[in-house]
Amino acid sequence: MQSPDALTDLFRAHGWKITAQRQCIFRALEGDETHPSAERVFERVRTEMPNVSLKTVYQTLHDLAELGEISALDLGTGSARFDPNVESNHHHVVCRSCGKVRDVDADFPELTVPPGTAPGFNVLSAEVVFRGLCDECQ
Amino acid sequence: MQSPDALTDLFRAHGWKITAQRQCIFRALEGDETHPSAERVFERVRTEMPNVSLKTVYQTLHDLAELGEISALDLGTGSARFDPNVESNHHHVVCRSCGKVRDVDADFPELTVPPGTAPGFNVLSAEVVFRGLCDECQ
DNA sequence: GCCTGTTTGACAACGATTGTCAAAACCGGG
DNA sequence: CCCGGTTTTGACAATCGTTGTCAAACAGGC
Repeated sequence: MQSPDALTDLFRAHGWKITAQRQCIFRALEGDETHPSAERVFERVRTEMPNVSLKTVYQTLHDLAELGEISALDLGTGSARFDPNVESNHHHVVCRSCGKVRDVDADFPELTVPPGTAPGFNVLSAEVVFRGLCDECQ
Repeated sequence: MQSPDALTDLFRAHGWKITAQRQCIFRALEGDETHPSAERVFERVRTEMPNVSLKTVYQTLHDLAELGEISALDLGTGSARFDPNVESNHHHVVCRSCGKVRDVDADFPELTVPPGTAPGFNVLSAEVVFRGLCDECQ
């Protein structure tokens, strides 16, 4: 994800209006490596702007995902998780107990479907999810 | 997953009662490689027993998962998918368009978290999800 | 500053799943 | 074979995460 200022320009370039709420969401996401849920982003934004609606947060997260500035992950934790790290090719480790998510900066080039095992499928990507227990939950 | 008869014995051994509905669900799952959702199992069971409730299907699927006879998968398709194949270590390929799921019978022994990339995590498993388009959706 | 169209945010709706609870079914004992 | 005590069933409502609705408020260009 780019800086809040760059995102502001990007939104403007798409003809989308710049609102204080959106910029606040940009700032809340900047440098966040905790893979927050929409609800979590909502809470953080609310500390600065107490009357932002959850809908606005969802909308903006969706907009950012559409622009490719963040990615929305379904990691089986019950809610979607948002990841501002879209530059580096990476995978994820998820805590089975508390749902904590961290990046796993590794590439697995050998990760391909053996010929014949997925007949008819045109495979486009491979995601690895490591599961275990985080330091606090062990 | 074992045969419906073996599952019947297993349920009895756990002191759980044997009902026509449960046995019908056993039969519906036996040999099913389509990774059906609960709703899909429900539909199939309904063709034989028109007044089974969705709750019963969810309950029985949960019971079977607790016994380790099937596994519940969250593959980002919106609903949980159930897999009677728990004997072989395998992964999955998911159609981005229609949500079709197929097994990928491959083991990736080199799939480990590089040291230092997940500090504090005790990693217990690794799942690979391949995504792409199935024959019907291309 | 004003006008137009977009965004906001309170509210209800949605799909997947789970809780509630009376009525019905299972199984062991007679 | 039947009965009683649990367990299960299934209609219904509730829950959670997320999205739709729509009037009121706002951003940005004139």
